[in-house]
Amino acid sequence: MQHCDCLLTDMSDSDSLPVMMHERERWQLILTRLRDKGIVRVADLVGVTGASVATLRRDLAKLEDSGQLRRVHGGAESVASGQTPLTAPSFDASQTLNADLKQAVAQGAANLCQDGDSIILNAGSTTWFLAQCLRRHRMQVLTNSFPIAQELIAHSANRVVLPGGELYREAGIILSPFDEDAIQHFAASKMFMSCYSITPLGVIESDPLIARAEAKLLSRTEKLIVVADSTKFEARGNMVVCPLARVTTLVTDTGAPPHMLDHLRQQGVEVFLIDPKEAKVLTAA
Amino acid sequence: MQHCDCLLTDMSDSDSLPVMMHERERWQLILTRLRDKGIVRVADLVGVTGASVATLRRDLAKLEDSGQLRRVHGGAESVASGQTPLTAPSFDASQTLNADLKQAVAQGAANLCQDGDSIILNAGSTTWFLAQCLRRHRMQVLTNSFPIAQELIAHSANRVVLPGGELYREAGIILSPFDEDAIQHFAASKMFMSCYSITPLGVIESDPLIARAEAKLLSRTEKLIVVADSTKFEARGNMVVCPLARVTTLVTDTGAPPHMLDHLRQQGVEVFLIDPKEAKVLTAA
DNA sequence: GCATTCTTGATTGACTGTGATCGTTTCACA
DNA sequence: TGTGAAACGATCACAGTCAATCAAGAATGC
Repeated sequence: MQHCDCLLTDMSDSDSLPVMMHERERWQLILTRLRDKGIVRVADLVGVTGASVATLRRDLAKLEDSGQLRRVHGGAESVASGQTPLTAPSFDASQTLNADLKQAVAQGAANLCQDGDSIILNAGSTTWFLAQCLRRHRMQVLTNSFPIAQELIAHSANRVVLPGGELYREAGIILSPFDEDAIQHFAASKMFMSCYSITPLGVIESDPLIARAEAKLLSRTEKLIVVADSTKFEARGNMVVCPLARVTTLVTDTGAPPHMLDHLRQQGVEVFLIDPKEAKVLTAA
Repeated sequence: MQHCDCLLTDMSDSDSLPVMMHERERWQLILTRLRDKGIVRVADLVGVTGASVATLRRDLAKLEDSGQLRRVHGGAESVASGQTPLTAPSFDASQTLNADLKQAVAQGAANLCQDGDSIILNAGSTTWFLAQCLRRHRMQVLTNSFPIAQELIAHSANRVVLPGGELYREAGIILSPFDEDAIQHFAASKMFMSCYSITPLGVIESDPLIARAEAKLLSRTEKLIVVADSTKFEARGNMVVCPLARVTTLVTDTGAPPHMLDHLRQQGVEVFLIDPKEAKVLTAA
C-alpha cells in the first residue's frame, strides 16, 4: 500500500496532471473567473475544475459565507456588481486586453521618465504596465492605483504617495468624494494618464467618480502625458476628464488612426508613435 | 518502507542530495514553492523533500507560528496569496516575534467586532493578525497599513478606507505630515491599536511620525481598544500616543504583569485576558 | 562515556473534504 | 397558471488529512 502511495505522489509531481485540485486552488480559480466575467455557472466550473457539483456548491457556499461572492440560481456573481457603483472594467480583465500593445506603449512612455522626477500615475492597465517598466528608476510617484503601488513598493526603489479614500476592490482604485487630501501638497513634473477612450471632445472615462479623481490628480501638474494604445480611439464612455488641448503629449502605437493624430497635433499635442514589433524604438512624429 | 523512501528521493529529485534534508533547507524550499505557486500540498512536499508527512506537518506548524504561511486542509497557502507579496523586512521581523501570543490576542479582539461596524486599525503586527481574523466580517475598516489593506481586500468582504500620504516601504505604513485628509470624514465606532509598549505614562510608540499618525487616527473615534501581548509591558520607546485614561479596553494575554493590569483598571480600562493555550476563550477580568 | 535534548518517523483515533443519492424548490416556457 | 427540467440542500459512506503519542536515531553538553 505504502509503495503504491509513494509511487503515486512521486509521479504526479508535475502539476500538469488533473489529479485533483486543491480546495484553495478551486477557490482561487472561481474568484478569478468571477473577476473576469462577473458571473460563473456551477456547470462550467465542473468542467474547469473536474470537481463534482456537490463540491462546487459547497465551495460557493463557503465563499459566499466569507463575503467574496454572491450566489445566484445556477452559479454565483461578483459581489462588486451590486455593491460597487464603479462601471470600470475589473483590473484583471482589462490587464489582459491588448496586453502587447499596452506594454509597447508603456515602454515608450517609460523612456520619458528620469531619476528624480515627481510623476503621477492614474489607475489603469497601461499605467500598470508603465509601472513595471520603472523598476530601475528612482522617482517620486503619486498614484491612486493600489496594484501600481504594490508593484512599485515591491519591485522598485521609487517613493510612493497615495491619495486618501476608499479602496475599490475590483478596479483597485482609491477614490474619495472629498477635496481635502494629502495630494494637494504634491507637485509633479508630469502625469501619465491612461483612459477609457480618446475622442475629439477630449480624454474620456466611463465612470464619473473616476473622471473626477483623475481631474483632481491632473490639477497637481502642468504636463499631461496620455498613454493609450491604438484601440482607444473610438468613441466610448461619456465622462470628459479634460479637453485635448490640455494634453501635452500622447504616447500611442502605430495603429492609431491618422486623422485623430492630425487632429491632436493641431491642438498642440506632441505625438509619440511606438512600433509594437520593435517595441523599444521611439519615434517622434 | 525504507526501500520506497530511498527510491523516491533518488528518482524524484534532480537538484538535490539523496541524504536527509536539513530542517532549514526544507523550510526554505517550502517557502520558495509557496511564493511560486501560492499553495503547497503536504503530499507534494513529501515527494520533493523526502521527509515524512509528520515532519512536514511539524514544519508547516512552525512556519505558521512564525506567521510565514497559513495552513489549510491538505497543505498551506501563502499569507498574501493571489497578491504580490509585500516583502517588508522590518514588518516581517516584528510579525514573527511572539507570533502565537499576538495571534491569540488578535483572535480575542476580533470577537469584539460585529458586522456593520466602522473600525480603525493602525499599522502593526498584532493588528495585522487581527485583520486575518476578520475574513468573515463585513465592516468598514480605516487603516494606515498597506499590508492590512492588502489582506482585507484580497480575503474579505470588508470595505477599506486609506488615509493619504507617503507609503513607507519597510514598515508598510502610510504617513502624511499634513492634516487635511480624507480620514477627517471617517467616523469609527472603535479603534484597535497596537503599539510599541505600554507604560504608566500611556501608550508608547518609538517613532514620532508614527505616534502622530496614530493620534490622528485616534481622533476619529471615542472607543480605543489596545491590543498588546504580554511582552509589551516594559518601558521602551519614548513617544506617548495617548495617556492610559484614554484607553477604553485592553486585550492582552495571561502573561501580562498583574500590577500593570491593576493600574490600568484603576484608570478605568476594561481588561480582557486571553489564554494563549486555549486561544478562543475570552475572559473578562 | 553517559545522559539529555532535538529531530524524525510510524501509529492511532478523530476529523474534514468529497462524491453520489435523495426529495424538494426554483426557474423557464408554454 | 401549469408543467418539465434544472438546480438546490440534506444526508450518507468513503478516502484523505489531522493532531497526539510513542519510539528510534543524531547532536549536544557534562
